[in-house]
Amino acid sequence: MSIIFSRQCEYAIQAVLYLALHPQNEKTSIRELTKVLKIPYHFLAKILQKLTHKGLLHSQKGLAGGFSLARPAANITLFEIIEAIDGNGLMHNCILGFPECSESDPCALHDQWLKSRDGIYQLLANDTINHLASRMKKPQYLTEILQTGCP
Amino acid sequence: MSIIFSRQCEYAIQAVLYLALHPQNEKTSIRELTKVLKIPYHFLAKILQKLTHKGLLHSQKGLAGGFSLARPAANITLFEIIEAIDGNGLMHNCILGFPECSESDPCALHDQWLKSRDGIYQLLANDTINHLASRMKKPQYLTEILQTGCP
DNA sequence: TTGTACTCGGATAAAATTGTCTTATTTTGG
DNA sequence: CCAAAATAAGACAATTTTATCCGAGTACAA
Repeated sequence: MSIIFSRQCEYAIQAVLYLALHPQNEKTSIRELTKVLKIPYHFLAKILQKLTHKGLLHSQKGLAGGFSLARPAANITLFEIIEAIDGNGLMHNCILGFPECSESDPCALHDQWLKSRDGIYQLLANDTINHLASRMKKPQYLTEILQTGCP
Repeated sequence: MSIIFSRQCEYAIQAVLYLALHPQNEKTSIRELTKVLKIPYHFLAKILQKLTHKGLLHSQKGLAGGFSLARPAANITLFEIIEAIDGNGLMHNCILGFPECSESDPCALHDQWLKSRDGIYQLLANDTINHLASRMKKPQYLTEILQTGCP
């Protein structure tokens, strides 16, 4: 489990990155995603549903159905995925957990954390999914694709 | 719950900061800490025990017992507290959750995350508890002390 | 010495997160 | 039309995190 995101969120990111490696009109089934990404089937299904409801993915029922990006990958940021799954706590919560921490009543780390947080935000919001996907040199699921020959 | 730390860790930080506001030879009871910081009694007790075992705190049993810093506050960093409670995942885990992510097999965010991570590390490791405590302008528990008059 | 106020540590409960199962519904192709 | 393969969705189980309880030990003071 990473520190910043929930596991759901990690799975969501991995799935979207995988979808971004395919043509937008191509459907990818949950089965394929879970097999390649090693994610529990029904857990991922729920995550994909959530992303669909938030408008990030498009789903198609029935034979030869599956999921695809609802928008071009050049138009989706990591931050959108995170916000869709984990909400916007990362940008709002006090790093020390003081509920009353705010601009007018800051904790001891408030200003410094703001800087680090903005750096993370830039990291997550300024890079689109297609850039990220193209930079994936050889994560596990890419090698898998190369081995089987069939995405 | 903050994003970066577990709740245990937040409580630990708050408690240590509170202790740092008192003379090092002065004992503070769990009861006082939980009352002022609004933390569940037995939960905090366990956290303080953990910090004691890690050598950050000193505990004194018996009547008029309590907890105090094991070292001068000028000698303790936030990062030590976090490491003691949450371990060192923050500095080691892949931000996207890929288990195989490493220098030689990096994920798409690896290098950029390293920069942000180091910024967070500087934030947590370069500032000592006494500096932090002195910067606490008026978090909840400080106003409480001022109101009751008795720390 | 004895009572009291405290920590210690194990057991347990509650809540949140993660993972599993089962049934329905939708779509396509034969 | 019907069977196969896919998503949709609710119920349930396991795990992890958070919180509570209780008996025991310890040190001080009257």
